[in-house]
Amino acid sequence: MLDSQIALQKLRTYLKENQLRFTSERVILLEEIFSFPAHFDAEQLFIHVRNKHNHISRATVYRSLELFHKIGILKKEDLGKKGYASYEVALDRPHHDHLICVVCGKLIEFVDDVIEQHQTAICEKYGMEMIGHQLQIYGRCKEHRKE
Amino acid sequence: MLDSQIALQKLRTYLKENQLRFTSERVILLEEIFSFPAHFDAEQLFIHVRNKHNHISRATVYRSLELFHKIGILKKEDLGKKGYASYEVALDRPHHDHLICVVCGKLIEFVDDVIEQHQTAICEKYGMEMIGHQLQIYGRCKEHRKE
DNA sequence: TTCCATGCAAAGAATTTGCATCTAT
DNA sequence: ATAGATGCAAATTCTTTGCATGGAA
Repeated sequence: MLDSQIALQKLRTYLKENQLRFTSERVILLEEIFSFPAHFDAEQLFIHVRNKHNHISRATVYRSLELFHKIGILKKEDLGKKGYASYEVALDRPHHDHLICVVCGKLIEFVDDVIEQHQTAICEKYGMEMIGHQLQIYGRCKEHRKE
Repeated sequence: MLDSQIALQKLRTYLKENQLRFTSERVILLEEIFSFPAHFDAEQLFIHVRNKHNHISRATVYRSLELFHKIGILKKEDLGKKGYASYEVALDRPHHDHLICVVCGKLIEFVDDVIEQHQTAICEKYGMEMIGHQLQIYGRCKEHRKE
């Protein structure tokens, strides 16, 4: 099954369970998210969606992103400390962290099992129940390194 | 030598090298930062400094924090996605990462050498020149865990 | 028919900026 | 004397909210 279908299913289930409404705006936004680059922000989504559906407001975009995040369809992140939130689809993608070039903003995703394991161990050590984590490494990429 | 003295020295050197001014406001702010809890934000510093020095403006606080960060006296971080930046002194403290309780906001610092080493290895793998990194683990602390 | 969701504009929160004035060099 | 620095208030940027209206259940 496609991620977008799983997401739609998740949305439908969550809304039903909580007696919330399955609106066309929520469906449109969800569809657009899946026709999108991996990382995006509220404004990008708003601009993109406005092309086809110019009745959808910025407020609904923000409210829906929050909803999708709560349901677990989206991950919310602060990448590059730019003063706004980034989102990415959270489904069926192995957890990964980010390398960020401070010069050009290029994003490289990576996974490291040892780091993951150590995080789990650290939580246990401090009696913490882990919910999630974020690791960002800042640097200069191949094209912009100085040495 | 005390951290605060090292920081002052760093500031003095940087300003001279760049033909910038060594002002009383910058000295006051630097002093107050060292009489502060480890993690703070711009507003907290502003309020604190205003008690004794009520001519210092919010704008100068922001401008100075940016300066101190550029020099390397402060680290700037996004903790807990609260919509504002956190700062902490960057001198003479071993690098550490953060465990953050999503219920009460409690912050636990930790260091893990294996994680550090793997980060370096990952940068090499991708041809990246590492500048810094941030790792935040979100969860529920001992007092707030559910299981 | 009942509430939840939406659009709009206004409000908020954090941060930045324009400009006249001040001050370190 | 000459820029850079400051204070103030206004402007920006990203996000949230109040309220009247619209629409799923």
